[in-house]
Amino acid sequence: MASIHDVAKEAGVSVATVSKVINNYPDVSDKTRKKVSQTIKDLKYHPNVAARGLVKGRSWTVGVFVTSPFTNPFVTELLEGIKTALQNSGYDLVLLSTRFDDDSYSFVEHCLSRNVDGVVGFGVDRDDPHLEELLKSDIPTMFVDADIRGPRAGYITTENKAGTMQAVAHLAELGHSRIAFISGELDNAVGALRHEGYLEGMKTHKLNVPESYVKVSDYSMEGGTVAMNELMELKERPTAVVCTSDMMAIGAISVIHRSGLSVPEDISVVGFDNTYYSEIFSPALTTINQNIRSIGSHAIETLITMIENTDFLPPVVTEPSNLVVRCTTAKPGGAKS
Amino acid sequence: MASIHDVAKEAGVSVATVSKVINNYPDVSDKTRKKVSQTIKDLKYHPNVAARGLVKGRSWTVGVFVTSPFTNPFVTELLEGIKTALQNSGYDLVLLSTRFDDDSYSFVEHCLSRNVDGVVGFGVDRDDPHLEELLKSDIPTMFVDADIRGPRAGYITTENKAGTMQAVAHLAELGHSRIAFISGELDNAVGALRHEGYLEGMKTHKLNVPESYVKVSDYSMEGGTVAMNELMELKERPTAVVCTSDMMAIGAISVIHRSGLSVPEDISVVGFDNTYYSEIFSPALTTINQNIRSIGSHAIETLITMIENTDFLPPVVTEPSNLVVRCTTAKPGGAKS
DNA sequence: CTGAAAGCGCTTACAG
DNA sequence: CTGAAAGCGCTTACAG
Repeated sequence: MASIHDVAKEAGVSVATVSKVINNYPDVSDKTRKKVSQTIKDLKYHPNVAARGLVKGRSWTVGVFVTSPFTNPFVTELLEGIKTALQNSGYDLVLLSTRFDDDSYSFVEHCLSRNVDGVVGFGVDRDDPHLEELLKSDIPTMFVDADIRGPRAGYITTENKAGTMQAVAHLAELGHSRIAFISGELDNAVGALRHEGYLEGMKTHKLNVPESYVKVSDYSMEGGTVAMNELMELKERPTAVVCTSDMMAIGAISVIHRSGLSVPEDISVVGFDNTYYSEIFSPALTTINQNIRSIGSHAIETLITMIENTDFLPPVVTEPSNLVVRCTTAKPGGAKS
Repeated sequence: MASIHDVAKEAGVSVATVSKVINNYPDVSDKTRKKVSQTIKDLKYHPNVAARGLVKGRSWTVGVFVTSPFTNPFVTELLEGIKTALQNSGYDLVLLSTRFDDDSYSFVEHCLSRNVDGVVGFGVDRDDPHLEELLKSDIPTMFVDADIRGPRAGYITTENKAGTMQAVAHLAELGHSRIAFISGELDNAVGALRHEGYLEGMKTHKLNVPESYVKVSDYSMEGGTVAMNELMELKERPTAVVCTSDMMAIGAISVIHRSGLSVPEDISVVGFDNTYYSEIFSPALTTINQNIRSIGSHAIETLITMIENTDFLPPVVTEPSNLVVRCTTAKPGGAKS
């Protein structure tokens, strides 16, 4: 490929001048600028990003820190949002090939040797061994759905509490009183806030919450399966369940079906996320919508602002949520009505 | 971050020597090697990849060329396989932020300016405007599920014909004779081979193929919906349908359900891909399994071989396929039996 | 407005 | 076995 020297020679100027027109510096005469621009086109010259990065100390690259698999639909849609925001930003996404099984592996050092300008993290555990090091480094970072902050790290999340309250309200208004809650871990912001939303919703509607109605599990389909199995054992079985992910809801529904009952006739189920699959799953899921793509886009936009303004304080961004009613919720005993 | 100069000074050697131990050159005394290695650890030194890449003319980076959205489960699982293969390879994946809407955008030039060592492409159309340029460049490329070849480009795919024949055989053995085929475009290898498999399977079982039984559509859920709607109009409605993607199958099933019929009681449906969702969809899909993750891994492994051996001819790799029978196929009229 | 020169952090002949 | 020097393709004070 043509280098800046080739362009300089061809255009009859110095490499410094070529560099100036590439970078849109004002102190270049119109005539020179035109000639150089033309030569750049003729030679199909494109600056070598590595060389530029070497002197500027950056890479126009955003690294991703992810532990959950891509088959997770939340992750998938997030990536779509991220991709969109990156589109005309000048930044590319690099998927650091992490060897999390290797003890001596350091995610931060990987970022440093790749000169990554910023990191977007999701599916990150509070106690991830790489987290502390990342927060201590001064690599700008935006986390999604995790309330992790640092001098250079902010996060973006959804109105978790309000969304969950809406789901409870919806069920209560349908006439349910035995409403259970299948949740991910409670010891982080997302889990805690959804739990709060559930409790407050129940309280608002003066509904009783037996201890056995709150099941903590993980966000996968298997998590929903395990939790729902326990709920089915109860003598006072719930007539409705609020889950904190769509996958959990799908798992719960499969348990209900397997035991010969129907959704929503016998038990109503609400999911969380409104992923693509909540719509194509049969029956289509009633679920709490988060704007996943827009969360992904905002994460990137915010990150880029942080990268380009050292003094921009890492923000906490909250996106709205709302309930989407589809086919998995109905009045209690709907089958017979 | 510490540079090679810091290490050299601290260890009391030249940068050339440090470079030699980093790169495991043999001509370094044991004593020196030890001291330098220790200093590297002490200083937490990690080579700057951009600088190294600048002199070596490469980046230890693989670019991805993808036009289909990540929400496509085939793409998603492929990425998982790719991620796994990349794990200890020393290469990172870079998602080039493509601006395919911008006419002056050139994917190849983007690759060149990022110094990408190779490209893995999927969801690529034969007539993609960027394709010709990519094939002409000498960037090593592996395509997935597209029979695109070039001097430096090979591809990997599945036993498309054999897999489809198995599906037809399964249905024929169940007693079906009116078997329709919902396919993606026929003018590429994947589509053509599956079509051949269908025709040959039908012939083997001496089954008739009315022209109206072959519906060409696109691989999405919508594609399946449109095609199935047309099949439902037929006076001689098929009792079984082979689809060339799971998403198409899911779309077809939703149409069948909406018209008040049941799967598999009234109409049997077979998918293709055996994606994660074929299992959690209800009813669970009978589908032709392709080893998507292993396809992703092999694509990367092959690509790396191509990158590191200039004379390694771009291969064509074919992975096995097999039918996975689940709940969407049964004897014709199964409902009444 | 233009260009010579130093430098970013590496690798690689080459000389010793 | 070791190191001085040139060079990869850029940018940036700085001098003119």
